[in-house]
Amino acid sequence: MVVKRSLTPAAVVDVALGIVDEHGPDGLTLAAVAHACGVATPSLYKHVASLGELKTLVGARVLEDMTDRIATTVLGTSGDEAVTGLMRAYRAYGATHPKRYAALPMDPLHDPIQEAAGAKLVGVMYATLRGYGLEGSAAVHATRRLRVLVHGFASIESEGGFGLPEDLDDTYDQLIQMYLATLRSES
Amino acid sequence: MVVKRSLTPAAVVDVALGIVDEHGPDGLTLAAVAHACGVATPSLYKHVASLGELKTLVGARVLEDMTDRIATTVLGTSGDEAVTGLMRAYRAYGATHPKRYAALPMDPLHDPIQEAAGAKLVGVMYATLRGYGLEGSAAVHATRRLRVLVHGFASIESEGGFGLPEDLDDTYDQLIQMYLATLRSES
DNA sequence: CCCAGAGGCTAATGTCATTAGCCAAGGGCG
DNA sequence: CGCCCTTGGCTAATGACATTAGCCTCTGGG
Repeated sequence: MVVKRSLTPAAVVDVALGIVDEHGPDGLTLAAVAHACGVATPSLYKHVASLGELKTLVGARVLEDMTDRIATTVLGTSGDEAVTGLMRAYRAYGATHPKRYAALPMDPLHDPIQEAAGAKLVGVMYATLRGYGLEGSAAVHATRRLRVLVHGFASIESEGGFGLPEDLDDTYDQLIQMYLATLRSES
Repeated sequence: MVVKRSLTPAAVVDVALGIVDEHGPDGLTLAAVAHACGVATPSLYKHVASLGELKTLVGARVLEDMTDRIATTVLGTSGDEAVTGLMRAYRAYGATHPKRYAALPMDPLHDPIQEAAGAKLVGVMYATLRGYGLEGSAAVHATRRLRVLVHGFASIESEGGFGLPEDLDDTYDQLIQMYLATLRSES
């Protein structure tokens, strides 16, 4: 069969991810990827349909990666501990890979390539809220609130949007407590 | 003196804003702006230093515009009413101009051109929280929490990231109540 | 041994940003 | 009144990219 004698689509995405980490999503260019792979630019089209598709694939990869990291952190915990762990893990991912965070698709369910990864992250959040006895739409709203909090903070932090010297850990702790309080009053 | 017989930097930004509204920040191109102005592309350099500067100017413009809208809404109110009004006005701006929202700089204080507008928005938020008796860093954290909430929601909503049919107004109301509760417990 | 397809390559096209250098018009000033 | 300079527009040229077409060369299976 096909021997992976060289490049594969996954390998191309690996390289692209490195470029995103270094230069941000807008710095992701087929020319740069090709150069990093040691091939001519048009050769990439043997593995990837277009720059747009590559960006979509990178977005999916980041989503999967982050979801795995978060899921692992939350594993084996429940209740407030799990929620706290999830929120901290989410923030940690954004803070550790700021450029990459900007490549995250906010609407993964609109693209078949990213759909699975998006559903999985939402699933992890949803599962983390299990135990608070949320029914139907209450669970949906609670999940949305959680998403808003973690994404809002990670988005601003990863773009260097917090200017003042006050400790960001304190702000984040307050956000966690704020969220946990709504869960308590709901369940 | 100089008669504004034709294009001015501000007029170029106006046109650019229209293009951003229609095609998003990545669709903003000097060629498109020039065409819309009825002028050759290089002529724009007589009014704007580069595409990058134009994007910065557009970001500042959006920030100013949104801040004005919000400040007007909040004017004459205080306390929970003011906070609620601010949060709703913020969301309304993002929902009304989704493409434009993506052009908002998250780190306006890092750029001299956008600094004033950024400081003004933070100032409006800060002032809105006056009356809750927040001192020093407590006010900073409260402002950050507010920013996280409104930006997180507007960011996701403007990119079509909320997929389920549950009412977004309900989710947003919960976020508002959640935030007001933290203010109450702090003051 | 032969062949097909996988995976690379070069050449060519079109879109953009950006720079250089040219040119007309209009207002201020001698 | 007429000259000069600044303003603002233009064309030409360059260089980065994405994308397409068409060619060439292994390599592994029959």
